[in-house]
Amino acid sequence: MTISVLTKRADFLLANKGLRNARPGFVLLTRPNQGQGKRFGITVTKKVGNAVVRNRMKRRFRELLRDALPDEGLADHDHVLIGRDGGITRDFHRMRLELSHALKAASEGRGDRPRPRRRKPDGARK
RNA sequence: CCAGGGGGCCGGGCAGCCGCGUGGGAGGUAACUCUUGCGAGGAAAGUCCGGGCUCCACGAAACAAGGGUGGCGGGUAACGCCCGCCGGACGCGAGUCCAGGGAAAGUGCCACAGAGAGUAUACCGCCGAUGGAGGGCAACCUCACAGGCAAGGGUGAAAGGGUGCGGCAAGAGCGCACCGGGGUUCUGGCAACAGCGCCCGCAUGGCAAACCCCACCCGGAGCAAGACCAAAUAGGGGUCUCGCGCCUAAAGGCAGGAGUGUUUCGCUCCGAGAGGCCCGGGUUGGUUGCUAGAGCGUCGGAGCAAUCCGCCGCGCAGAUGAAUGGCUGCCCCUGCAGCGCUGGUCGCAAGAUACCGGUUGCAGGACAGAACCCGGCUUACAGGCCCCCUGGCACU
RNA sequence: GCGGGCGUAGCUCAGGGGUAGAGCAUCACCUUGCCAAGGUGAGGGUCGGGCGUUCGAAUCGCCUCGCCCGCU
Repeated sequence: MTISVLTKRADFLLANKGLRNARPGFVLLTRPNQGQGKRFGITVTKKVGNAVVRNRMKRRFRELLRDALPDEGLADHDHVLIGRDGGITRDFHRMRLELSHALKAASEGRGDRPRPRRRKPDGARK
């Protein structure tokens, strides 16, 4: 079973509609992908920091996934990690455990409530 | 020792386990595996300048527009960069800073205040010699009417050289001395400029990072440039405008249309179609460009220096959702806390521990990530090292 | 990679060398039995930051920070 990398923006947008498990340091999105195998993607926005910070966070996430996906990853699912503020300072082993728990929760179909669509500030509601 | 100035450099080290990218080698039909080498920075950053490279433009010249630069000389592929020098400002000094051409080419601006702000002006003030009026025998006195003045006061960022003496009714470059300014001969220097002398009483303030003038420089775009391969789709429709020319049997020529900021010459294409607008359809893979280049280092030489020349040696990142990482141990530096600890220090001692040293624990170790490549500039940066110089204090 | 714009009161914006302004909002007073509206008045500003040019800078120049928008 090979593990491939997400590159298309559309894949990331689809993943956002799947299960969502937030942990300190990262957010895990999972979504079945119709038999494309285990795939993963990493998102770290500019809000998190400069290029050094973003690259370092992506490297730590890759290292986490390299260790976790072969055994704990969900077959035929896309996995997307979104970087959060603690992604660099948090202890690596602790994040590894948290990723295991998040993957377990996802495999059992549990997740946080989906994020509400952002709406234009036209103030129609409320 | 204290305070300060200039220049250069480093910016964690070693090891273990698990990984990543890439060049070479070996094996394998292949996927891949094994092995070995290499694998972020001084700013890789901001993108503020200058180039190389590639394509576009048909080449050349001139012009216009726009933009940039601005003491002189040198360096350089080039620069708005660097070096040296000149001038000015600041500092006791080592040194530092300066967009540092032109204000008698023209235009414009100088608010408020003030009498007056660029053709200078006269509010307070000073004078009233001369003329006038009044008084007195007269010398002269009074008035401040004519008139004279710009020293003093006051306003302002700035009041049309400054200080002093003379001069005068009072004054004024009115005269003189010094300082400042302008012009000029000569001397030194490649030059910017400097110096000496002579002349001119001085006539024209500031702003050009206001328009502008002068001199010099600049074609446009950017590796998503560009080239090749593969796949797929299309090689359409509508409408408007201008055209279906002349000589010739033909080739060709002329006229015409289109193309490059403009023009001229020239060139290319079209030539029976050309152009504009609208509608519809399709594409975002791979390879290459891609790292040997104004390259890096030692030594020698030229030069005050920037830099250049020569010999020898080295091979030094190439990712593409984007490699250089994850974890751990020891060492180094800093901070905090603990321990009087075979040290120092204090104390006769018991003992004390602010300080130096030792030891243990914990925490922290900057700014920041190549993306075609170089030369600069600018900005960010914990901590540390080296060299030279200045001022002061102490000692010899 | 290339190019453009913005930053001024709590908010939306004027002002382009000579005292920082308007509207809305806030506060006080008047009006009303009370509220709204209206009227009168007041407070509120490192003009994103730094350096320079100038007598004088929100305005001109350079550097810098943040945000936004195009093109490829």
